[in-house]
Amino acid sequence: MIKIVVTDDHKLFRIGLAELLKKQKDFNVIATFSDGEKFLDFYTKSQDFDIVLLDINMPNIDGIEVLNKLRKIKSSVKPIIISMYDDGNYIAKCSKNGAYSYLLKNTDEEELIKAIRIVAKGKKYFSSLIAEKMVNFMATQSVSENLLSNKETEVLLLISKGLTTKEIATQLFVSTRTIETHRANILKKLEVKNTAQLIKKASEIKLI
Amino acid sequence: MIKIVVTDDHKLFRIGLAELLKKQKDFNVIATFSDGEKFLDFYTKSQDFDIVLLDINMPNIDGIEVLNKLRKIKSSVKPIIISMYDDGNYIAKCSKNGAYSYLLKNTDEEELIKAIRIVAKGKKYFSSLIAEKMVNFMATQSVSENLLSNKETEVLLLISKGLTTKEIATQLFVSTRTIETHRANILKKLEVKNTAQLIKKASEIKLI
DNA sequence: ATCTATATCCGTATAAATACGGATACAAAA
DNA sequence: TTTTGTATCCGTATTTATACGGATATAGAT
Repeated sequence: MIKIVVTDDHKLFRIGLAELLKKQKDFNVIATFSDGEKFLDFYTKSQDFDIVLLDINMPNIDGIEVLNKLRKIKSSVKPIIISMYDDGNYIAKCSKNGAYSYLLKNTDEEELIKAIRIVAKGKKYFSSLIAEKMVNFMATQSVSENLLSNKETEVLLLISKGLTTKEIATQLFVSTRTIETHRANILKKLEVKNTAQLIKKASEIKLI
Repeated sequence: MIKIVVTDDHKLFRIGLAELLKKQKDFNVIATFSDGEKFLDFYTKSQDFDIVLLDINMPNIDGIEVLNKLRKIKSSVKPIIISMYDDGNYIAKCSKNGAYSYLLKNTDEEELIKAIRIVAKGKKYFSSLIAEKMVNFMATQSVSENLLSNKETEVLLLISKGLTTKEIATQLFVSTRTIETHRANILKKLEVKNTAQLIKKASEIKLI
């Protein structure tokens, strides 16, 4: 029996997905969550499952952060990313952070089930399309991955959500000057001169 | 028996949704399609269904265009929009173009089923949250085909290129106050509060 | 053991954006 | 014809962002 947890902020999607998976006799969807934070809360209480299906774009704690945390604590739970974006940067990032598979939201049922069975056995599964995107990306611009520090990425995300420097500072429990410095460094690294260009560039290279 | 067609470009979503709906004895999901064009192709051959669940953002022909076409030919098929965006403009536009309901992708199963049953009887269904967003939007803005005026679009493009208000004013041979007013109006129309959110939203809804 | 990157903090100053007001001219739509 | 939307302009005030300068502590890499 393969025990599965689903985490996606779109309720209709995650319960639909759970419904799909339930059709497999040896699959057991034990819980679903609307964001990474709720999932991690659950995880601290119970690690009795094999696979977590994770969306990338979620409120509070996103899929990539979840991957990170699971990797850091050397969790035995195997994460599978289900994203709507077939972007090389995303794929590479997820793979690097310990994802066992990367599926698109428009893959079909058979591939999803196949991926889950493969991952449950401890093997990784990346379709040829996804693997190709990842390789292409890493060949050309592996630099962009560690362009920004973790903290800078965190700040960038909050900027993109429309928070002001002051609001970000409050939320991260640091002074506004610290955030201002982060902003300045982010602008410098992305070679832009203001917020508008920053957000545009960041979405172009799928940093947000 | 309520006959339903599902149209959404994310296969996992639409088959998951179909699976959910199949649990209702009196629901019959007769077909699913990946975009508006494929759905309309099918529609020309068969109109033997009651409800179509439509995503907005789809390749080729999007949900709003489908609404338009169905309305123009006075189709008896009742369209329900299922979108990830709770945007006032989207909601108002869909309502204006004949949607019987507007649901978010994170509504729950019960509400989806309730909406379908209500719509099947020929009534419209908009949750209080959605109705409120629509009313708020319509109170302040008129629902135009083009959300932004030509001038506003021009200004938005220059903002996204990183020009400051002063630079834009110089380039367009008008005063900075004029550009400031345009900026304020753009923010209002897109329901955002600052440049960061503006650029993010504008790229999300493909305005830039 | 030393160097480097990161994360944190501070001061001073200016530029820019946002939030309130309000107004006029013109063209298009109702 | 009246109303509505667009484009233009203005004042005042506050809040944010950006640009300089410089500093310390720590962890990781060489």
